[in-house]
Amino acid sequence: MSSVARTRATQASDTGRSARKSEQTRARILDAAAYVLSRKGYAGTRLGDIAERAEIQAPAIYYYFHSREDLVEEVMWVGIAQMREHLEDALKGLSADARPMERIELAVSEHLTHELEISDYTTAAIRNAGQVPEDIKRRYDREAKRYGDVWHELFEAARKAGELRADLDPMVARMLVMGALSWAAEWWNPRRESLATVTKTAVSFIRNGLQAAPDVAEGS
Amino acid sequence: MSSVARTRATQASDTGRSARKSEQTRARILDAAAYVLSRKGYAGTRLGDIAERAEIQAPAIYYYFHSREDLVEEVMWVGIAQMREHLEDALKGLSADARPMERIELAVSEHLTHELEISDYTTAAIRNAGQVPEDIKRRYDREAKRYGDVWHELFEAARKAGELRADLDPMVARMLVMGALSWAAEWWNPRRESLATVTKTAVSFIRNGLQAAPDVAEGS
DNA sequence: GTCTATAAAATGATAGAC
DNA sequence: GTCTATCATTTTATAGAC
Repeated sequence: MSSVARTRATQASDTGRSARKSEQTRARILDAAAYVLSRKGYAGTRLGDIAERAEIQAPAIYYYFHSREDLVEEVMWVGIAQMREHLEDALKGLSADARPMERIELAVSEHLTHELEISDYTTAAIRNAGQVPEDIKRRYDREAKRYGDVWHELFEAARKAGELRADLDPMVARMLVMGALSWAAEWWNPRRESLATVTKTAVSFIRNGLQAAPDVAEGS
Repeated sequence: MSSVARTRATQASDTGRSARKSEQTRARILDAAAYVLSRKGYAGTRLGDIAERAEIQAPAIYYYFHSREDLVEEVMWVGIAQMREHLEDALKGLSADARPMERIELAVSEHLTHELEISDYTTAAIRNAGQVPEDIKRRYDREAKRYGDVWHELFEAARKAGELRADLDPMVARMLVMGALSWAAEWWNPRRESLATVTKTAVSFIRNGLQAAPDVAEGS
């Protein structure tokens, strides 16, 4: 659907002159690859299927990507990298005196919104992270760790502020939260429940699950 | 590691005489297939790799399974079927007057314990559910639905008893919980945190996330 | 930039010996 | 029950025309 992958797709041209169409084709290939990768898996991703969806012939892919591996690597990478950028931008928008739990709530809602918007990239990464070759995995893991670090800081701040219940192992709690969120792309059906319903329920469930105080009275 | 898959592995013999060794070989192939499938994905699962791990030659697989597809289908199927059996057995062990939330707590803990014990089958199913061919997916979905139904009833009972917070969409809350649990097999490292730490944190996080009353005072 | 033609490599499945 | 030998098919990647 949407043509994501601006992040790196841009470096295709060196002149910066009129590479518009070229960039578009590159982005179309990347989107097609995410689509196929999420549905067929790493080993099942055929260049022919990607080409068909991108409406080109398979060998044309080699004009934009050095190899099948390179293309897959970029799909895995770009999804999570953009997720982190999106989250960091959103957090910057919060007022400086926002409480740690407020920041976590925003992160939950922003993660879900973005994830479900680029769901092909999300499910491609989720389903294939444990199946891609070492080279690809290394680069993906590095990026996934950067994203995990953002969440780690959110949880650390909450813990220090005494907003995390004491009987929770912070690391385990964080992984449970991230799992609940990541998994949403696997089951969410927009025709069954709205995105708003999903985020509202997730925010409430997670806040109450983590929160030390049962229900602090503070409206404004 | 463990040789799971007794469920169907048993129907291999019709005489029931001395099929012990045969059953063992069949179970070894199934375990090996779960191992490879979880790491290489559906399309990347080579009969040669399965055979190597099962310590036989590839063509021997055809003595026990009609095709590569049949073998994969059984791996996908047996993991979730056993998970449901395990959960139903555990729930039967609860006293009849257990409160709905107590039943959910037991389900959380039993799901995690069993899932992490047969993690090859679990990750194989999770990672490949969206990637296998239609035939396999149909049968898997039917079994997954049966498992989901067990959880659905647990949540329905809690809702009717007023133990679920009103601002939660029950369906969404259930999927968030199941996602958090399913995902555990992807990140859990027994050398980093004990299984007890994981289940304890998960039970607490989920109970507080779902529970209507902030903290009802009732010890015994 | 994109296509057609093709070379080279890998794998599922069967045949048939033991 | 399990193995060796083999066929048919599929797919990545390159060469080279346009």
